[in-house]
Amino acid sequence: MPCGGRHRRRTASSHRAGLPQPGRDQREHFPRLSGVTPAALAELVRTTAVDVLAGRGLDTAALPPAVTIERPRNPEHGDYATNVALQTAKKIGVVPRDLASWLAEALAGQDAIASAEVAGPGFLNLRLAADAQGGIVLEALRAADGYGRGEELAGTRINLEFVSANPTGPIHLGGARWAAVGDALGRVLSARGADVTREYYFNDAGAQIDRFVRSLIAAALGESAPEDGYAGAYVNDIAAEVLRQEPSVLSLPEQERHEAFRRVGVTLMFTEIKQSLHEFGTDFDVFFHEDSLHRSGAVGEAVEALKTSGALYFENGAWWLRSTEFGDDKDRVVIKSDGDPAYIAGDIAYLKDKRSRGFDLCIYMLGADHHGYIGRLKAAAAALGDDPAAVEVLIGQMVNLVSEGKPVRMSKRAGTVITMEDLVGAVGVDAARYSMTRSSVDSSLDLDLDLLRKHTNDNPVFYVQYAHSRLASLLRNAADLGLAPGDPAEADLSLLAHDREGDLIRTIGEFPRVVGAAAELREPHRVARYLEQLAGDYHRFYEACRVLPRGDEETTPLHRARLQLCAATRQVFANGLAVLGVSAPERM
RNA sequence: GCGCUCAUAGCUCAACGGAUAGAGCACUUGACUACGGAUCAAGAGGUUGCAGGUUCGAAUCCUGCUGAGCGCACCA
Repeated sequence: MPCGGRHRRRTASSHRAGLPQPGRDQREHFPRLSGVTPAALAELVRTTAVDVLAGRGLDTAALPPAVTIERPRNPEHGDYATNVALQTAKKIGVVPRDLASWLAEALAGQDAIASAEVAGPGFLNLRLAADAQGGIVLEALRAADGYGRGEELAGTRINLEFVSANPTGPIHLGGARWAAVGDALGRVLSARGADVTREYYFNDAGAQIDRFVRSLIAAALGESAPEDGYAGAYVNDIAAEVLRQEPSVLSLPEQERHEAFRRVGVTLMFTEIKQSLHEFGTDFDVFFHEDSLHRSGAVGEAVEALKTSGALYFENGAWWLRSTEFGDDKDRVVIKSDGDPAYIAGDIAYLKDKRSRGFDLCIYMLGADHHGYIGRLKAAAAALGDDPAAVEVLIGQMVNLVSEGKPVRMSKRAGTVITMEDLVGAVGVDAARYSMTRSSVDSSLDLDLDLLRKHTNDNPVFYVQYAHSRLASLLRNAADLGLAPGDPAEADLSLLAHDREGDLIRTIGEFPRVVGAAAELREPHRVARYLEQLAGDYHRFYEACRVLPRGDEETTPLHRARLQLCAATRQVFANGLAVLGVSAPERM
């Protein structure tokens, strides 16, 4: 993202809260099993490194504040790896491999660490003791719906504005992408503690609404759409509905007729947009009408304030914002020479309104065709005497349609616009949302129209959902056998020592970090990719490890432990899919 | 011309400066008389657009180039 979207925002509370730690009660019950989540392992490595450096009289300040623990791609490199020695060695003037070997020696003495080896230029590869990894399963089951939640953003009030499509037509494909991604981003930010308000801005003031209303009237009169107007079946439908509600509307004087079509027609459009978004699983806390800013005088007040502060100057009959002084590439007209406010006037008043409502951060999700707004919105903030950093603009690239290998050009006039409802009708809400949330918004997205028409399951969402429903089925079967997972504290999770079990457990352990990264980087697609990884790990585990006792086989502690692992896995699927706004089916 | 974004397997896309660049789809070959085969195993498929630079290490950061999308209003 441009504009600082990747920059981590720290709040006072983020230092205080830190990463979630296992509860004390749990630690007392399970001294061996507490703490070997990735976060705890990172802390263990860090404290060990502090001891090692201090013991050798070296500067412990050279260590990074948070040690990076990652899962190596290559399983031969252990369960986890850290590059802390590589990062630190140069600063304190030692050879990376030497530092790594000192750390390895110290860590190898820890109960939870099965092995610690130096590799390559100074990586430290760690293997956990099998009984230590069980703590991850326990943590996921203990936290349940809360597994994956965090507190880094606690105390931060975020206004998340997305979609905000013009109320002159149905939501199109691009809008659907922002609806899916914005909604998921809102859920991700909430999961990490932020107080999020989802907001939709209706641009219901200005010339485009007039064009829309004239188009409705033309349709009602059976005339063709105005040159600069809107065409399409929905215009006829809305015009017809206006006539149904107000049969005498066409006989009104022109002014009143226009106002009646505006009042009824625009409301109908609002209703339709809200309804289709709701059916798409995206609901907003606030639908904000630009018109209200003009009627309340908020726009006038904001403009007067800017005149007073000198942020505006008068030239050629218009009032200009000195936006170049705030990083924009040119000055912008705020009040046109005909006396009407320009579009940006509403933006300025709207931002002021948001901030007066107490939001610490205002996130805007905009399409690539609006990227020129970044400088403008930041300039607006600066001109208001506000902190431009409180404005964060996320730019998402466009959605293209491809058919028979060729791009499909969408045209309002040709009636080839694909709407969000068309997409949902073709593939359903889950597949539509998932296909749009699984990739980065930095890249334009090509959707294959032929595949959509065929209703094919060519979508990884089914791979993920199938894993969840398979787990749900397995847990049902267990219940039929009188085998409830029961209290995980009573299971011997140290029995989960199979390679496939270890892989699955460690992936479960990644979930909180993935959600955290998705929130910090404003990249909810990380959650979708994670779920695909988890599904793969689960299916491979399932193939290799029998969970339920067969026939008259006796139920063993291993069966019980695996059942706990399955319960934990199901929980993570449910939590992850919930973040994406995709259903977690019990059956498929 | 200036700016933003992108360029990775046949296709759609991942990979927060880390080790041998990964998934899904498509393709080849295998695996179902007990937990869901919408699954799994194996194989094939790559000069990460090109050229330099930064460093222990670059798909990732910097510069230039090529190509694509989108912007560059007293429209909204």
